[in-house]
Amino acid sequence: MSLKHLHRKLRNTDLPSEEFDPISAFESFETPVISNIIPPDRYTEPKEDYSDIITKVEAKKPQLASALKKLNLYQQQAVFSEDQKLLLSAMVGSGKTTVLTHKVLYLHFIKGIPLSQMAVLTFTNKAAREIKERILSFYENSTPPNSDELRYFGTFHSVARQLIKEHPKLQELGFTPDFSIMDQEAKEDFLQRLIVSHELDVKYRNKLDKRLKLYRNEKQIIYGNMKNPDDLVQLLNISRKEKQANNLMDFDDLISVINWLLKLKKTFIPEWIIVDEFQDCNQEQIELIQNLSDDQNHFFAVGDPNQSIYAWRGSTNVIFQNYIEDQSFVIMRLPLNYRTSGQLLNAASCLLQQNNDALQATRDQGKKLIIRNHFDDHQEAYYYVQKFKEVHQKGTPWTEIAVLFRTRQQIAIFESVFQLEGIPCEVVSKTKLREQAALFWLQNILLSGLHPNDMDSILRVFTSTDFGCLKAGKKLLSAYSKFTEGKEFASKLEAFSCFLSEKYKKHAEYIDLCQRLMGLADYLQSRKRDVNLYQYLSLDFFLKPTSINYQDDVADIKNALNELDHYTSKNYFGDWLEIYRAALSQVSLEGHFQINSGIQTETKGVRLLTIHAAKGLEFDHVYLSGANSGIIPLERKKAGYDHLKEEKRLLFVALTRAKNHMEISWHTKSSAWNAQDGPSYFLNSIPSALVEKVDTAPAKNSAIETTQKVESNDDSKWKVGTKVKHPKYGTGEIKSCNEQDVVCDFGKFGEKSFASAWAPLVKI
DNA sequence: CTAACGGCAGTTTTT
DNA sequence: CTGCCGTTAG
Repeated sequence: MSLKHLHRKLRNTDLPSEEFDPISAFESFETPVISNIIPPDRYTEPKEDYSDIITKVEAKKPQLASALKKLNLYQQQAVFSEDQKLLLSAMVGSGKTTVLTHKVLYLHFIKGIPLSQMAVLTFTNKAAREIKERILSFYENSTPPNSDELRYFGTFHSVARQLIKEHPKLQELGFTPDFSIMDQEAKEDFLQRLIVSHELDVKYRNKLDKRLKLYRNEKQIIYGNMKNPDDLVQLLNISRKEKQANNLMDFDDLISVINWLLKLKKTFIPEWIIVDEFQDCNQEQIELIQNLSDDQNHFFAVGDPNQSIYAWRGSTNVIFQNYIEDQSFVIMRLPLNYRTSGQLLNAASCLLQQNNDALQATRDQGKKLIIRNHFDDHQEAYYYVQKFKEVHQKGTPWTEIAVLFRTRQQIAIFESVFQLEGIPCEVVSKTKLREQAALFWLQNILLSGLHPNDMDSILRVFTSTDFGCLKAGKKLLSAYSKFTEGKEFASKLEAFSCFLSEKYKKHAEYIDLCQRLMGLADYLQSRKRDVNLYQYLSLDFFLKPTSINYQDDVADIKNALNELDHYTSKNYFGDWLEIYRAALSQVSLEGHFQINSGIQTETKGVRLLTIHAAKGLEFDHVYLSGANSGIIPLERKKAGYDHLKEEKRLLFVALTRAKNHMEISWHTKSSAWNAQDGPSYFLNSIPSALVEKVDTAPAKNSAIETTQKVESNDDSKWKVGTKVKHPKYGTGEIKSCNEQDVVCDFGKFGEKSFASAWAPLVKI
């Protein structure tokens, strides 16, 4: 039976019992798949008491001892374990970061392991920063470790960058240690430029990234409706050569290059390898861990198979299985949850596959999980406006409230309603450097100065719509390549400088800028501490003091330059140029200029985020919005059984974000694409004793209510006969309309119908 | 050479 | 439902 049919069947039948579990139903149809379940007898249980060790710690480092006393026995067991290979299966909210940092401190202060002999690997910059900060906070009265000692504390990618730079065989791959890092978008620009300048035929160009992944993982060239292979392979070959020639690496290259180098020659074996969020490792990251190991050194990994929600990104779901079978691994657990109240946690754990008492609540019973039915997202948004005002009145700060969504598209309507009704709110998503024109321009200026062969950065400096002087496009590229044909230049930057002064004499200031960029490296070297890049590059001229954004741009750029200053002087070890390059790499890796620890932007307001983005966070009140079947689990054409399981874990993650109040909503009439009527059938695996079901409003009344609401807030709703304008079809006249659809006659384009809430029509 | 139609895929996001 | 490719009909 196909997944699609199963979906159909589950939707159309009244489910036999409340405890019916579609996953087990599905399992009985399909061949069994490897599971992540760790058998209970595989766990090493803690001792009754660790006070003997704590007494020893007390003698050496009283501050650490008092912190260790606060841990529970499972946590102490993991911290004190001297097993060579240890896997810690940490349940949600069980204090895994605490264990990890205490373990590092214990190893360092008590076991005498130098921090520089530990590789502490995380997936996100946020996690890396948190661990470093917690460690530094232990040095209140003594000199903290310098950044050189914490060199191998960081994300997989930043540690890989560090290791690549230090590796003696890098030249053999055609790179030099001052390579520059392209972020995802820079890589995309780079490939698109190659396609244009080499006149390659590549289909689905806007889905290039997806296609490259497919090719890398499954060697698949045909995508979508393609019949014949295109020039994708050729593009990859050209891009590889181009990257080597110009000393560029993308994020993926960082990991694969270091793996290649370490296989050639192992240069560094840390005494301890410590990995956070181990379940998110992909194959290459596992390889990196292996390449950093020999049979002497220690390995400690913390992870939670139940929170593995990134399989689609390549994290291997067999990872825990492998280590369970490997008897040389000791496995411990952290079963005690400190975050969520009892009944909510019980409800959440019904979604797990291992349903023995793997997850234990330590808190009070608390309130029941609420499953609420709304007519649609609009009604729900207004319900939240009321509800949040009440909750806030009773003393819950806005920041302790979060609304979770499965997809990003669901968020917009809530944001606009909250803004309209005065609920402070914030959509959590990373603001891209690219969207802040001035900072993006600065980044490219510095990149072109420090990596004079980085053609894309150079191009972006001079073709920036706000601050450049040239127009980007095929014309420019071909003019440039015609100009350089048969000539030799020391660097791309020099070539471009000649090109400018030959063909664009009138842009004297930009030719000047080019000259100064060529001198940037020398400037940074010779002026040592006393750099003033703002002046040196005459940025004030380019920021155009007459422009409307001038004040903001100058402030942003000065801030960014301060950050760079701070970073470079803090991490200075004897080579200014090198440290500036490191700083810029960090900017690429983190996607912003705030690269110094300790600086976190304070958020205020209710948070609107996807479940994925909520991982690792916790809130007092959590609302999961629009949990209809078809959304949770998100239905796809090509869905596997693993996909279903991951979607279930995703729901688990959502439910365990809440400390005290959790509400799941579903819509009678969902506007989301693909959504089915009715609540997620995953919810059927939660016994009714743990749930409070609320039918907010009978469908008909609320339908009228919501449309009235819409009309009162937005008085431009359609009436028959209204003349309207459409961006594509031009002017037309409304032929009919109801609360869902608008039909409009556009003359020569004929009649078109739109969803009334979203119709791109303007009244005229 | 262009318009119309059929078929397929789409989410989530960190570095 | 949208965007894109490939085919086919005019």
